Amino acid sequence: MSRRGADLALLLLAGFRSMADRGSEELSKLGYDDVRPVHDFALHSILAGADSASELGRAMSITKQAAAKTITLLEGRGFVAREPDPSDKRRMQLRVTERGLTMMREGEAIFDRLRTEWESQVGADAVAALEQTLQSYVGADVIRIDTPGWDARDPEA
Amino acid sequence: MSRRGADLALLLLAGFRSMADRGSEELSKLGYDDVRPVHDFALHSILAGADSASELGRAMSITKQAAAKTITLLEGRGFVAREPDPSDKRRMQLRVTERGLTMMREGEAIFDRLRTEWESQVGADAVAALEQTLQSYVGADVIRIDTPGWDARDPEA
DNA sequence: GTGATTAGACAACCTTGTTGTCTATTTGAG
DNA sequence: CTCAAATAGACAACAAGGTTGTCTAATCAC
Repeated sequence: MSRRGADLALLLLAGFRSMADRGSEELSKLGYDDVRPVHDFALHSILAGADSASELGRAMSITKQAAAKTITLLEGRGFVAREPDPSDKRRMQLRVTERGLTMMREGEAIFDRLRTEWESQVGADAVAALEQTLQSYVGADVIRIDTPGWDARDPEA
Repeated sequence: MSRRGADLALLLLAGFRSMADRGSEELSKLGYDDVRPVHDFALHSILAGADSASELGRAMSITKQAAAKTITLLEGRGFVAREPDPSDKRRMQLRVTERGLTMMREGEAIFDRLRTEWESQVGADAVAALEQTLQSYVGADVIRIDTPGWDARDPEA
């Protein structure tokens, strides 16, 4: 049986998992426990202007209820603060805290380092080509991180 | 802020999701509802010799309890049959049904077609290069899923 | 033969999602 | 201006795919 197409999909997943697991492990060494890609993605969206639960849901293409749960978690870890919006009494305005910004910066450094390590393994050209090939496939697709459980495992590997 | 490393991880995820979503959609058009990659992986592992819940768990590097849940679901959809093993009264022997085999074949055809479409977009060379670059990064991580009789490591240790 | 290992069932729980329902507030059409 | 519709967010129940932990029954090793 030909499995080339299915194996390719698997390979993409394995590539993401490898990076995400290694990155999460490095972050936990810095004291950021249970920080996962979805959290970084949410913080990024908030920084980009999605400063309420409903807006964050729209930005991440998830329901506002799911966004609210993520916000609760991020607030509990001190990465996000919520304050009543004086101009709209229904809203709770979101703000990324200093601690949140620091974590994001450290996480970015870690993932940049992982990418550099990959480059040194296979050459910068190969990584750049991979990015271009992938980019032309996914196009402008919104990245949805909505597969429950796919990243819930401990990065023990 | 440099986001090259983090963006690369997200790109890999988006690539997987694009393929998986398109593939699942095609499968659902053929009447296979809610078939996800994890189900295909499980069927593949069973075919490769993991013919009991505990063995399937080891093959997929998940707990036997998680494997049993997947088996229950696959049995409910008629892709897998369970029969008592006459040679070991503790075991329930797994078998991929005709319907399961048919679904796998149709799924493989779909994913092969997705891969071919991608090739026609960016060139066969680019896709082959991407596969090689990824393979050298993830190493044996992906082979683990497809290797029959994987017994080098016990996840329940 | 006996103690350790193994298979599988069952239950409780986690995470990241989903619907559905509800109240309070804001918006907008007439 | 008013009142219906839309929106924000809270709360609850549930799904999917995992995790521990506990338990019984069967098999294996010595």
